[in-house]
Parts: sequence; C-alpha cells; structure tokens
Amino acid sequence: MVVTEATTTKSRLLEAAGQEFAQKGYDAASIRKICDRVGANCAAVNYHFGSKEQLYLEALLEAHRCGTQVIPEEFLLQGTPAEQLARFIHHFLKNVVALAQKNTWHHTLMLREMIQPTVALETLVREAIRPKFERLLGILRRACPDVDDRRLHALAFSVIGQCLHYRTAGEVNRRLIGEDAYESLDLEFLSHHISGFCLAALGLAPPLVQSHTVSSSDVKA
Amino acid sequence: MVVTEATTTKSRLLEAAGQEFAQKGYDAASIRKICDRVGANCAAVNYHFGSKEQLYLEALLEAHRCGTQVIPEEFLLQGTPAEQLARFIHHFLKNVVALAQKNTWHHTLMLREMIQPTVALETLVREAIRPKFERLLGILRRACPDVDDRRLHALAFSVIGQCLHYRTAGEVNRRLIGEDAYESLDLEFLSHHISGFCLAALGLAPPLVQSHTVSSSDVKA
Amino acid sequence: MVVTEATTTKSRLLEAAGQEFAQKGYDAASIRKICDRVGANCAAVNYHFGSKEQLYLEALLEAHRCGTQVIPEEFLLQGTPAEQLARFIHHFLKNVVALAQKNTWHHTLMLREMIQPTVALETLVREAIRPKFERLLGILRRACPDVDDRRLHALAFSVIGQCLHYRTAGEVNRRLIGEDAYESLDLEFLSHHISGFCLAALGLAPPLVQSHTVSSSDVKA
Amino acid sequence: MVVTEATTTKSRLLEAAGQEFAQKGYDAASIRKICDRVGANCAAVNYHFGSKEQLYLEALLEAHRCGTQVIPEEFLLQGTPAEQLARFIHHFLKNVVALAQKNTWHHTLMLREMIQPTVALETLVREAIRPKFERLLGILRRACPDVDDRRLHALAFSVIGQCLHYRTAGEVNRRLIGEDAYESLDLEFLSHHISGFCLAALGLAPPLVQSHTVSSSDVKA
DNA sequence: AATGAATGAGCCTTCATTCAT
DNA sequence: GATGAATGAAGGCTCATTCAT
Repeated sequence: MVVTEATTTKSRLLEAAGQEFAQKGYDAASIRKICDRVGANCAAVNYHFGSKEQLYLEALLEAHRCGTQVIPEEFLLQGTPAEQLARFIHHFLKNVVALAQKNTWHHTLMLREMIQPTVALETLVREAIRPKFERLLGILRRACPDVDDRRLHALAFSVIGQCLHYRTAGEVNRRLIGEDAYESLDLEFLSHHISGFCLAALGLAPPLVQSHTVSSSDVKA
Repeated sequence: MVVTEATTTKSRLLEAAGQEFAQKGYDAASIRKICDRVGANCAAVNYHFGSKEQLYLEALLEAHRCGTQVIPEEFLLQGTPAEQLARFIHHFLKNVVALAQKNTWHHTLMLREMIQPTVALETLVREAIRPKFERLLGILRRACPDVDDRRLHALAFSVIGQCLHYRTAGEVNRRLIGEDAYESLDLEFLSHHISGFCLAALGLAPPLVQSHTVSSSDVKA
Repeated sequence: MVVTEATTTKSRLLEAAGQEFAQKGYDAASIRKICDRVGANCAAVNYHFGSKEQLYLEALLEAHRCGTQVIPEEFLLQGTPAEQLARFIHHFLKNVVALAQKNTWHHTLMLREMIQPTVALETLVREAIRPKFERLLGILRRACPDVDDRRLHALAFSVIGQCLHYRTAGEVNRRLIGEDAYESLDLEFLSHHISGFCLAALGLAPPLVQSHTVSSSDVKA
Repeated sequence: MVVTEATTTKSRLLEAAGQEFAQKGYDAASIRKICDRVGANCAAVNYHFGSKEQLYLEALLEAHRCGTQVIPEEFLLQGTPAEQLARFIHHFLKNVVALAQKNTWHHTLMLREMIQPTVALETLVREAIRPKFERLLGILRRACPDVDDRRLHALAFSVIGQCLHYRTAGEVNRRLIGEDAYESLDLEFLSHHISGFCLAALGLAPPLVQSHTVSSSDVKA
C-alpha cells in the first residue's frame, strides 16, 4: 500500500487519539482537537471509526498491541525462579512504569482503563494483561511450588502492586518525599529494591535490611 | 427557607457532588445532575460554591475530612514495631480498600485525585496523606533503625503499593483471577498476607512461603 | 439625619451605579457588581430601587442634578454677545468635555443616554439639557437678531457639535492624529479655537486663518 | 445544503448580526436571536465566526466595507479647495448622517464603535476612518496653507463634529427643538449651513449671518 | 474517500429577581 | 431596614454527530 503522507490518515488519527485520551481522559478529550492535530476534518473520526467510543476502543487496542510487543520472549525464562522474578520485575518496571518520561501514550492509556474501566477492559485484560499475569504466576508457582492459588494470587498482586504504585501514585509520591528524593528512586534502585523485597518475603534471599530484632513472636501469623 | 430535609442545601449538594465526581470523574460529572439529585436549581452550585472547580475542591476536602477522622490515634503505636506495622496495614486496607463496596465516595474521590492530579492535590497531600505517610515512616524507622532515607521511602512505597493495588486495579484483578477467587481475598486474608510479606522482607518474621531452594522449616503457609 | 457610614447605603449604591453604568453601559453593568462595590447584598438594589431600570433612571437623574449645579449663573450673561458665546463655549468644554480625566461619571452617563436613548431621555432633556440649550439660543439670538429659527437651531448645533465631538469621538480622534498631538489640544486651545471658529462664521470676529484666496465665488451659496 | 435563499447562511448571519448589534449594542444583542432571525441553529455563529466577539468584528468590517465603497473617488477633488470642502461636507452628511432613517445598520454600527470602543476600533480607524480623515486634512491644507498641524486638526474636528452631531445627538436634538423643526433641517439645508459656517470661519466666504456688531453688507442669510 | 456545513443537546456560568426571615 | 438563600431564564460556547456532496 502506498502512503502519500507519513502514514494513512486513519493511523495518524489513532496516534493522535491515543495521545489525547492518555493525556486528558476519555471525557475531557475532544475529537475535534484530535482531528485538528492531524489536519483532518472534524468529521473524520466518525467517518473512519464510527464514533468517539469506537475510536477510544481502537486506541486502547493499539496501545496494547504496541505495548506488548516489546516483551522479551524466552529470555525471561532463563535461570532460577528467583532470577526470573527479578528479571520480570525489572522489565515490568522498565516498560510500564519508567516509561513515563517517554512520550509513549500506550501504557498511560492502559493504566487509565485499568483504574476507570469501560467495556473495553474485558478485551484489554484478555489480550494484553492476562498473558503477562500468567507468566508471573508461572514464575511464582515455580518459586513456591507448595502454595495454593489464593496465596499465589496475593503474591502476584504484591509484586505488581509495588511496581505499579510508582505509576498510579507518582505525583503523590513526588510531593510526599520531595522532588529530589523521588528522582533518586531510579529504575536501577527500585528494580533491586522490589526484587529484594519480594525474594526476601519468599525466603529466596536474605532479608532486605538488618532489623534490630528477629523473633518469630513479632508476628501473629 | 425551612430546612425540611436532614441537612442544608449546601451540604446536600456537597454530598451529591462527592458521589457524582467519584463515580464519573470531574469532566463527565455535570453540575446540573448534581443539583437535580438534591432537588435544587441548576444555579445552586454556583451560588453556594462559585464554580464547578470550587465544588470539586470542597468535595475533595470533605472527602479527606471524613476519611481521616476514622484513624485510631494512639492505638496504632502500641507493641513492637512489627506489630505496629501489621496494625497499620490492617487499618489502611480496611479504610482505603475494603470500603470500595460501600457507597462511600470519599476514598474513591481521593484516589482519583491521586491518579489524575489537579491543583487540589497539593492540599490533599499536605493535610490528608502526609500525616499518615509520616506515621508509616516512623514505624518503619523504628523497625529498621539503620536504614537510609532512600531505602526507607522505597519500603514505605512497597507497603502502600501492595495495599492500594486492590483499589486502583480492583476491576482488573477481579477479571484476572475470576469473581469468586477475588472475593475470597477478604480483608482478613489480605491483611495477614501483606503484613507477613512485608515483615518477612524486613527480617522481622520468617518467610511467607516454603520455597524450594530454602530449607523447609517453621513457616505455616 | 445621622449617617452611620460615610453616607447612607442607598446613596452609596447610587454613586456606584453611576460609575458602573457610565463605564460599561446599561446592559453590561451588573447590579451584583454594584452591590459588591458598596459591600451590600445583591438584593439591595431591588430593595432600595425596585429594579435595575429604576436604578439606572435614578442614577441618570442624579447625574443631571450634580452635573447642572456647576453652571455659573448670571456670570455668563456679562459683556457682548460675542463674549458671552466665547464664555459659554469655554464652560461647556470645561464641564462636559474636559472632565473626562476626572472620575466624575455624571456627564459620561448623560452622554450615553443622549446617544442611546431610553425612556429617561425625555426627562433628561427637559430638566438638564434644555435649560442650557435655551441659554445658548438666547446668546445666539442676541448675536444674530435677524436670523430665523431654523438657522438659529443649526447655529446652536454647530456650536455644540464642535464641542461634544471631543467627547463622543475622543478615542477615534486620539488614534487619528496620535496620542501626543491629541493631548496638545487642551482646554485652553480648543476653547479659543472653537470660539474663534464660530465668531468668525457669524461675522463677529475676523476669520480664523489667513486663507490664500477670499473670493465670494468660492462658495456656491 | 442547497442555497435556497438569496445568499449563504454566513452572509445572512452577518447581515442579521449587523442589524442586531446596531440596534441593541454588543452586550444586549444575543447570538441566539441573530441565528433565529435567519432560521439557523444557535451554534451557527460559533461555527462560522468562532465567537460573538469575532462576529461583531466582522460585522464592523462589513459595515466599513459597505459604508466606504460609496465614496466618489476623484470627483471630490475638483474645483477650488472651498468647493472641495463643501462637497466633502455634503457627502459626509449624506452618507453618515442622512442614512439614519434608512434601515442600513452600517453607519450606526461604526458610530457605536467610535463612542464605545472595543479592540476593533484600531482596525476600523485604520481602514475606514483615517482615509477619509486624511482626505479632509488634504482639503483643509490646501485651503489654509499656512496653518500648523495643531490648528489643522482642530479645524478638521470642527468640520466633522458639526456633521456627526446630527447623528450622535439626533434624538436629543429632535426633542430640543421639536419634531417638525428638526425634520426641516434636511440634508440640503444642513449641507449648505455647515459649508457656509466653515468657509466663513476660514475666510473663504462671507460670514453666515448678518450680525449686529458688523456692518451689514452682502451676505444672503 | 473525504469534507464543509449545519445541527441539537448539553455544558458552565451569570443574570435580575423574589421571598422568608 | 436589610439580607441570605434560592430560582428560572438566558447567556455564550463546545460537543459529538449527521448529511449532502
């Protein structure tokens, strides 16, 4: 297919829509602004996508398509389960969280959908999120073979929750501890921290910090 | 005007606004609908609050006011640091997370603001979030006296991130593991799980699960 | 009458209304802003004056009351008709036109009413404008005894038109010839100019300027 | 859409806007009413013109376009300076003043802008008013070659002021001297009167009237 | 394939006014 | 004598959408 401009109008609309939706949210985004951005008529969205809602849905699917192709395939499964978990955390942080500075709207959009679901969430979960989640479950299952599903799920959420928190609550975190302190929490450090935190919790590594007392009576399990 | 209803028009507006904003977000919420809900004229919001933005801000402050007065004061500081942390997690989960099913809009609204900040975030952080955060930092500092600030912050975020994840990503989680499985993750279980996870990571309790690369010992999983 | 504040609320409202109406015009003026200015409730106008229209009317009458008391009484009628006319022009310019820099709203308001009449114009003309106009007619009649009424009226309008032009078209004039040039047209100069212009036209003074040719054939009368 | 009416929707909107603005002023005019007048949707103005302010500005420019194209070009510059001035006054009166009774809104709108300027005044002065003003200055300069700029400006304003007065203060004038007397001041008479008044002042014609302090001579009043 | 014109619904806001106190 | 509360109407404007071309 020959493209006259940089790309086809439809795909440029999709790109602009992704940025706009990611930046302002579904309601505050305006299809006229999106069309203006790519120099198209304000009826272009309805012509190409049928409606604002359909445009949003396709932008979301595009986000998942572009956001998931960066996953390293078999590379993740090398080494011990502990190494696999550390690697998973590193890549999750890198891709989903640390991407904030890049102007890729893909993860931002998916995150928005997670927090404020629409009908598109079902598809998103099925096609983009579950595969990664299953991979994490696999790693955890190998790391802790004797654990039941309930615990397994909780473990997975503990891993993911720690990572995502830097994305969902980034602005709050920044204000809580100050700009400089927050910037010092770079990918390198956080990756090690969360890996260490989780592995220690699973008994796959020594405790993260030297605590002043370690007696089993501290915790009523 | 005789106050026939339970409260004044202004406070009823605030309540309705909180629900509407929490449910639909700032942009999608309409002040006309809010006024309709309480049987007031559509100009009532502008009369009592000046603008939609001011109304939002006041609803947010109200949310923080109602959401933070339930904090148990000195009760949190009893026992060992490990016990304090466990108690903190329990209350945090209970207040912030488990309230999702109740129709209190307060925490939903605050969460929205955290994720998609407006100018109101500054105030919210200062008055509602930082006090709790400092309390957590205190507990962690007592639990790990030899830790520097960077690690301390990361630890705090690990604790909070695990808890908040059930709120921010609740709908995704539910779809990932199924309705029933997600419901089984009740307050009781999650509270113990996260406490155990964190205390083990800090070396204040044995590892959460019996891992295959570690000598099976004393942990009741 | 004892006044608690500077003056009574009603009179302060009138003063504020005069300023607001003069500055913005009837439609753009807002009774709420007027009430705010004097620290009164927004219902105060309706309480004291009945309606916005009534307030405007009373402000207009107040304007005429204050604007006409500055007329020098018998002083104007001394000397020859030519001297009287010059004196009339001087005072007219001084009071009605040159007052722009002072913050007296009175003449501005009356001017507005002249240009965009409401029902109040009738009263204004009868009580404020006609007396002055009749005085001018008297002067002109004494200056030109053999003139019929039609010509007399046209003469009067020629005098007034020249003066008022600096008020009605002030902003245009300023832009036409530049800020500095317009400022150089001060009261002193304009008063002499218009007087000279009119007296020359009436044959009561030599022509204003030395023209290059004076032959009666120039004008087809 | 098939253009069933004589012109396009946009130009019909402009026409209606001109009438509405001229009649009621900027503030009191409503774009809804303007749209209703031409049978268009209330969003039509914003679609075609962007905003009420822009519509006003374009109406003003249209007014100037229609109001200035009637100027006779070289015809004005024939004959002596005195004849030129008389001809200028005649056309100025005819175009600007005598049109009041016709329902052309163009000059009314421009006058409104002169008296109560907005940001559009700058453009209006530059494109519509200054050219005419310069033409008048040219005539006066030729008539009075030895006059400095300050006097020249004052002379021009004296000419214009006398003419415009019948427009700006028309309603007041009518009430001052009565309906019949005012109607007798027709274009023919006023044109001669003002020409004679000005030319006499400039020494280009004998005084307008036979004054009692001047030797009765040759003037046919 | 794509667009310019136009629309109807809804937005937030401001208005002058009313009324019970 | 004066005001706070509340209202209905209208304001200008933006929206997503439609339709003939």
